[in-house]
Amino acid sequence: MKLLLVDGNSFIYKAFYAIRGLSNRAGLPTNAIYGFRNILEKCHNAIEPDGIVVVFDAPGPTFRHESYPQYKAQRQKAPEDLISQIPWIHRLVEAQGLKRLCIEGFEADDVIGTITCQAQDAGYREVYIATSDKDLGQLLTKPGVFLYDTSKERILDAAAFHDKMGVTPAQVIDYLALVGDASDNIPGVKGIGPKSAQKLLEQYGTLDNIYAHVDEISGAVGKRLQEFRDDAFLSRRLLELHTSVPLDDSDFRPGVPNVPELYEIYSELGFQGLRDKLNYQVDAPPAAAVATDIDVRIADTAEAFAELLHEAATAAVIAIDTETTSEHAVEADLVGISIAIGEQAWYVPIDHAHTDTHRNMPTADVQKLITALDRSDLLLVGQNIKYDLIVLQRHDMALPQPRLFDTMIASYLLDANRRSHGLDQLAVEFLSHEMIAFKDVVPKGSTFRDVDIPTAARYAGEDAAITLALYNLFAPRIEQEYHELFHAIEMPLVRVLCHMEMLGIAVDREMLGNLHESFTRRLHELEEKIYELAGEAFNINSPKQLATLLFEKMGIPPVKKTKTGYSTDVSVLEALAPQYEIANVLTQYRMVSKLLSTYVNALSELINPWTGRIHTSFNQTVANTGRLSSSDPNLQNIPIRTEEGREVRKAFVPAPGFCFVAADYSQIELRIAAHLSGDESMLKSFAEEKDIHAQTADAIFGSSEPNYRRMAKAVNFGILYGISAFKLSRDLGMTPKEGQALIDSYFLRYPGVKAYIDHQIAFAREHGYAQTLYGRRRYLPDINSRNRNIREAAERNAVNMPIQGTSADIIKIAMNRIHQQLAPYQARMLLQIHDELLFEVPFEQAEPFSAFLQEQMESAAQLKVRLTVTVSSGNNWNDVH
DNA sequence: GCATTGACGTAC
DNA sequence: GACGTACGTCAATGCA
Repeated sequence: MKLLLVDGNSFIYKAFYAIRGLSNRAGLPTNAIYGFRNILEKCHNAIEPDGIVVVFDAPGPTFRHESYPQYKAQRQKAPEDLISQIPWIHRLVEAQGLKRLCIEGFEADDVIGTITCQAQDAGYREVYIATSDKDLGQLLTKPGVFLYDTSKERILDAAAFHDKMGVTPAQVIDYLALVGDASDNIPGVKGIGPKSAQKLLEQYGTLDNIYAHVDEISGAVGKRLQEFRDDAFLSRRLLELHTSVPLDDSDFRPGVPNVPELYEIYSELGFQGLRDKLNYQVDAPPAAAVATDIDVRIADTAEAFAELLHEAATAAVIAIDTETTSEHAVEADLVGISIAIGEQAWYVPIDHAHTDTHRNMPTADVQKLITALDRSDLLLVGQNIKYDLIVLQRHDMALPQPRLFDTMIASYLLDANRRSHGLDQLAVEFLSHEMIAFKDVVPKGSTFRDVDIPTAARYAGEDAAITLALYNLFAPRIEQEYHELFHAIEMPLVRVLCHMEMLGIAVDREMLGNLHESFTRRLHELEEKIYELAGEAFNINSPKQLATLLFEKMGIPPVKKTKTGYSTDVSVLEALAPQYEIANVLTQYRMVSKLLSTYVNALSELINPWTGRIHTSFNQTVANTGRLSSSDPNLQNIPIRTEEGREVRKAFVPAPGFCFVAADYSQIELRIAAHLSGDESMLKSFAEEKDIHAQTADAIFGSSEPNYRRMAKAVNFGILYGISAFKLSRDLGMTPKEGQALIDSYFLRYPGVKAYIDHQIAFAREHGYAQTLYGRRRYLPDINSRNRNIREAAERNAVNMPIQGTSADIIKIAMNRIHQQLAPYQARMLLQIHDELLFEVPFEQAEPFSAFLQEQMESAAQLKVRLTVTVSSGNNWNDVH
């Protein structure tokens, strides 16, 4: 087994200076990326390793800076043209399926040294180090270690190295301690160059021995040695590798190249030749993906089950998947459980309809299995594990103990942009494995219960096995870059969301029934009126028919176009309203129709027959910024702005004996903007706890009277979203020129905000992503797009995502902390609506709980401005606002 | 017949 | 085209 360690940093520099004048059409320099890729390929082809790691320096200080503050001080900062290429190089390495290491506090050399020392234990007989720096020569003292010299394309062992350098590998550090290294600011002994150093080491062997005999050394050399003794020893200390860098990963086998990603990278960089060589059709699945059978044991005999129990009780990492009768966890019946441990997958049949060849395991046995899994020293892995936890808990098989690892959420953190984090897609992309299709196993009209047990085992076992394989792939990256976010925020939140979804929220059926009636009646009235004004009947719900009527039959001049015809949206109807009565009626019709179909009717149908409550599903991996989303039904967009809409809200009620307590962060996104930008005026406004929009109005208009406040509010929101003069002016009914003037005066009064926006865009351009205060990232591949619209959209994301995402991070932290401390209260968390939490609490606890809630939410993050939370209680969801 | 797309509107 | 993030409904269109 051969292991190849690539010293990424040395090659980035080498490539950058070796090739000149390469850039893509957007003007991004690409010379280092191109050169680096070639070097990487060259090493790989020359060595043909079984494992490969590409190691980079981590940004920020290292332990060397502590012992020697001037360390690398004189080294010039890397040129801007090089820095902008680094994120692309990292992305390219990952897309190639190679392990990329970058350990905070250590340099690439230390990491390479550490892995070299551990390689033999990991089963590698030969270690090849590809580098253009000579200090790694010191590692050649170990047997089975070689250097690869890319420029000469040859492998150096200790003897060859000695020939080339004139010193043995064991002497490299001492040699460099004498000679020094200007680029790393290793001082060395001034006045001693390579020749003297070689001669001294040949004669005395080591630096220590040289100094032991320093009195014997005559002339200038001796004098210099005496004079710079401290520098020599300090230099050596700096050169010594730290060979116990903490690494939590020893699997260096390369994965499969991510061809679509490579295609995208090469396209973006303008590497036409490389792209064409990929032989990849856009949107076609990679040809490499194959369906391979996974060995699954059916645990329905006493022996097999006993063995499974033993494994389940002792393994450290286990993947689990449940098979059920419904995709909705709150109403699904458990049919079977699959488990993957190490290389083995298991299937436990529980409630299959056909048992001719195998048997269903009795509940008591399944309980034993769950008990074996319910221990705090287990890492329980699952794909969308919230689903499995809910199903199991509903079958009296709660698993409160294990630490969790959700591969779907891991995929989301690693790249939120991914179109799907579904197991099928991840298997194809990361493992080149084509999964058995659910619809092939469960034909339409049947459920998993009807599937025969051997087929079920193949399907379910594959799910668990692939999930475990994805865990093996994702875990190192998660631990390295998203440890806190994953383990301190997202995984604990899974358990909170389980509780919320299982509990659901009550609605007043009767009230919904009444609303249905009154809205339906009103809709008919409006419909009649529209037909009358139109002079004919037509389908008002069809924008197409409506446009034909308004702009052709009635001859009303069109206001705005969509890509398929004339627009009839609310802004158009609003513009027509003063002149045409029908526009007014249509607006009302649209509102009532929306309330009826999307809310009143849909909500009634989603009341769970068993609990009598509505159980939404909170999705943790949909929103690109880190927000949650809610579906089936979406309870995050229940109306609040119009009177009629609030009627729907009133239908949400607490359980008998309980009241609602709601808490919402006031202006959290603007506060975060103030924190992130550090703008003094904005910070001051919040410090004074005054109306922020009025303050802004005062700042840019010199007055905070209502109309100015309204415009200031629009500007404040515009800032959060990446404003454009055009849209702002249209919203405020002014000319684009006036809109621009408004933005200009805003930035004049809030220069810190302007600087922040510019910085966010520059950061994204440089790193290829935007990030929140807690390190959540969103990659922005379009940030350098040549298409201005696409590029500007990415720039707005670069500004907005850190703000919206930090807000999402903070409320998630608050949810976790509150959940953990709920025990003294009988309060239940029901909903999260981005900056608001809704609870139901026994009446008598409303007050103490409200105080607790406010304190917890306000202290969830310590920013440069206070977070303030408004709490209120009431007997329906409308009452709490 | 079922799936996808577009227009629209609700929330934060 | 033209300010961010979602989800759901309906009609029209696309595909078998």
